[in-house]
Amino acid sequence: MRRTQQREAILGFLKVTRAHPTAEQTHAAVRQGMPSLSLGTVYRNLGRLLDEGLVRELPAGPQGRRYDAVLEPHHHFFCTRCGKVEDVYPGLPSTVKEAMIRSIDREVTQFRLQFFGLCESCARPDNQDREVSERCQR
Amino acid sequence: MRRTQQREAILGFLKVTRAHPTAEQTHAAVRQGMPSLSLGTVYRNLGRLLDEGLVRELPAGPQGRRYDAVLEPHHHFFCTRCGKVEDVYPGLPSTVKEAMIRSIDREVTQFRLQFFGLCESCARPDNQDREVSERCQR
DNA sequence: GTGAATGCAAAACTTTTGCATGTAA
DNA sequence: TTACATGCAAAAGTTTTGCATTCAC
Repeated sequence: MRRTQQREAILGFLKVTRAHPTAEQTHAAVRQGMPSLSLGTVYRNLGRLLDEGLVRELPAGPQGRRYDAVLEPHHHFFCTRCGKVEDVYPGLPSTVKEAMIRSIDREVTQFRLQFFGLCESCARPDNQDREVSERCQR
Repeated sequence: MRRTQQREAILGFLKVTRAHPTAEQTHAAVRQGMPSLSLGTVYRNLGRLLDEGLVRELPAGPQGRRYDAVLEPHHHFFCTRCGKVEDVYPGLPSTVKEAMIRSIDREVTQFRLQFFGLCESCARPDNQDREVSERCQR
């Protein structure tokens, strides 16, 4: 895979952010330091990096699919109200994990835990009636 | 929520199928017995049934978001080659599950396990070079 | 030099929405 | 009777693609 400035910038951004950005958000962020970057290039690179296993794709929420390239093993918490995705580190003994994978009797290359609920901001009583856009970073 | 023929038919279909259909596939299937059913109505009902917790949404694969309404607790295996989704029943002691949920320190309303790999059909050596569409039910 | 990658813009898909009409309660 | 749901079609939003040009190797 050829090392282009665009690819390095996109991957670099996804490696450090913890925001699980969409393609659009990635484009907006990386473009700050590279104004000519096109959205098409972001999509093509996300596809390429996904193939190479350098990037992970998360379920499409209200704003579309989300991505991250954080290598450290972690799982995800999805806010069902605002769509935000947070990293979580649930305790799961590796023996249990391995037994679980063995029990489904398939060739598993990846394993994920997903938790759903309200994020801290959406759960706060004084925020119940405010629009998501007014109070929540997504 | 009003009980319409369309809503009953859509929910009924999602309760019995194990194919985790997309909105489009659901439309095609339910339409067989109700030719006037529109795709817009399928989307509106999926949204409504999702709000009521009667239907679950799965991550968008290559063909878009997928749905199921199977009540029995189960988790999912995603084929990374053809996009098929299969139900799996991994062994996970409830004490471990509860400890895991407690460990992330958030209000969790739902918890899912997702496994990724190649499905039986995509993993078969003689299928390696054939197009996905030629050999795989999605 | 050459093939892979990019920018741009159009096209293809997926999902949502407005509005007139139909229908369950 | 009336508010909710539907069908249709247009609009909005997301993702992919064709093509000429640029750039990494």
